[in-house]
Amino acid sequence: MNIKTLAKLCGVSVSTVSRAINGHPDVSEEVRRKVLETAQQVHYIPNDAARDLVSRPSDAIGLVVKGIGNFFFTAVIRAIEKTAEELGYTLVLHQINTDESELLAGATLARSKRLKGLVLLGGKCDYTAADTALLGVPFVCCTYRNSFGALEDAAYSSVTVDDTATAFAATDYLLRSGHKKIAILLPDRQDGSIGALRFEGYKRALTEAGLQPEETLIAETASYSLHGAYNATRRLVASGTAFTAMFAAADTMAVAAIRALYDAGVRVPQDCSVIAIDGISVTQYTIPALTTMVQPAEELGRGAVTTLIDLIDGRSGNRHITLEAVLREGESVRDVR
Amino acid sequence: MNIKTLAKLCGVSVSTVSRAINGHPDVSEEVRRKVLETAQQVHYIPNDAARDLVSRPSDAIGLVVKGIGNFFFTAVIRAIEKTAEELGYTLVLHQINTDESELLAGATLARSKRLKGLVLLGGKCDYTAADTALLGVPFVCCTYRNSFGALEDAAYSSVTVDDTATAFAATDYLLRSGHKKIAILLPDRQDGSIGALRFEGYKRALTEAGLQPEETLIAETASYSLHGAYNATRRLVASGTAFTAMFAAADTMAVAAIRALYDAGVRVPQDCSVIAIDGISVTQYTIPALTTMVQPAEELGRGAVTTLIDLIDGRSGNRHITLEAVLREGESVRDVR
DNA sequence: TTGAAAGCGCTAACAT
DNA sequence: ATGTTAGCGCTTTCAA
Repeated sequence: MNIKTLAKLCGVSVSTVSRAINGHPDVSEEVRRKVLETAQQVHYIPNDAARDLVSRPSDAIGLVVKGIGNFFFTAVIRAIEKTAEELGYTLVLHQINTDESELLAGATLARSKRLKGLVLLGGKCDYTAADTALLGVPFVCCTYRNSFGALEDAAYSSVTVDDTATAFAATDYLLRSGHKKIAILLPDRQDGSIGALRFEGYKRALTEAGLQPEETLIAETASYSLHGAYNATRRLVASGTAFTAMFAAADTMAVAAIRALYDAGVRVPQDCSVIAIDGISVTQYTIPALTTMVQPAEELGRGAVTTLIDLIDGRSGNRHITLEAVLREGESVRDVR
Repeated sequence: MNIKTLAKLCGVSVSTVSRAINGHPDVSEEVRRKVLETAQQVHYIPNDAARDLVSRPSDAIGLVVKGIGNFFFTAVIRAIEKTAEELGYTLVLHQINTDESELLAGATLARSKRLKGLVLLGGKCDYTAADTALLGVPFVCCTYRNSFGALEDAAYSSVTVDDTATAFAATDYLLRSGHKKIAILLPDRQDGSIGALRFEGYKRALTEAGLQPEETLIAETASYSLHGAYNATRRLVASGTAFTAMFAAADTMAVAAIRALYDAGVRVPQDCSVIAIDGISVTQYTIPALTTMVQPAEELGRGAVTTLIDLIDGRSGNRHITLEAVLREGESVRDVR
């Protein structure tokens, strides 16, 4: 069923049908009712492809999410959707795997959907100017910054927390609680991405406290999986290396780590303290409740969208918003001073 | 940048460019290289809308996910994506809120993306034949069945676990562990959906055991939120109604409930046992590990896609696959016999 | 091997 | 208030 057939069925022209369907004012009430009714009856649904092809870019922005299954992102996504809607924009969501290119996916999405701009949620930190030229529309990096690439600050926008500073704060909190042997649990210390930044913060905190980062206290898991975090923690304990605290790169990893410690007879927080970064909702309800650096998911999402729309409307140039992660004290860290 | 401009740039016709881009055989090697090279340079990306408009439906199937933030779904989605890819289909993912119509969203998606079929993940159980006619393509309901609608079995396909039977099994497990005062925690016992089915299973198990379902042991939360589950459980405990076990409609609700019990001084499983349905990965790692009826996420996803593709290829008619949820014994249920 | 041209379904001038 | 028509960017006959 297409607009032509529907027009014939109603005994009017295609433009009249188009007007009626799209709620334009210059259609008689009688005709409008008739068209709408018939459309309903014959299950007429406008073909978006044809619509997109002819009409001006709509007020639609795209969201490319890299890494399905990242629990932290769901809260950010919700905020992005909400803000976009409040500001009169439609959000087109697209998920990609961690091995796909968010730039290519974004460029394709922007073209095919005629988007006005893009929010990139989670991605690599190593773009070049040539890479981003691909996009063709304004874009905002959400939760990451181009720390390892050749891109100048003026050439893109971002909304993030300072990952290094947050990791520093987490580690520092453990140090100030009297811990000296602090293990770190993360996917990969040199992933050229967020993991690397958080590792840097951990290292710096130790160094500033006059401690040496120890190779044996670094547990890498290759991924953000629960399984990997559990096993890495078990191995760490089994290795016999002594530690009284652990910093996990993500809340979910911390949950698995706590369980691994528990299974190895190490009580949290009595025998070992655990801190993480993210602040997903479920870790408020676990036992023990997780002490973690809460990333402002709501603000990250809102900031990304408002920045993008300012960019689209030419109200401002590229900007970088840095937000603070705040400590949420749970029950997983013990003061040993 | 469009195909016309690119053609001009290369000094060939648009059709030649089209052939080169799409890998058709009848293009000289020289021209093909030139076109591909230029396309790269000028960041040419074909407009999908135009492409979709003119070409036959591609080998793409759509996935409409109702209820973002349902942790259980992420595992199913992964399986769906994987299976679709294995079988040579592209997956278009679309998320909608719980208050939106998956039928309308699916119909729109199918049209605009020229999809060959749809998987509906999570949805209402009360369609009519007129509703589904809207879709216009084969579809498979995943994780739910049309239990409350007027749709005949022959008119649609589904891949599910039997929710009533699973809830029955969960409740029965508590009964066989010697519990008599069993509370139930769920969003809404008459949501005309999965909640209602699970409530039915709970009720039936009690009745068959010669027990009367008690109004005061039914805690409704209106949503699947952690917060709601926590508060409802606190209220239940505060009401003074005695119970030694609780059946939660979802893993995440159980996590919040266990925390609520803990905060009220009720230990799990010593003072109160908890069982749930879902079997999401994280609840294997919580303390106590959750005893729950694990839904076969992988199989649900795989079954939905294979059924859909059989339908598309005309290899079979509508069918209904019922899978078994299996008990995963954790540490949250105590035998009191 | 290449080019010209006919649409795909729709919207938005421009006429009437 | 309604109809006519020119494209939107692309693929695909059909001719050359």
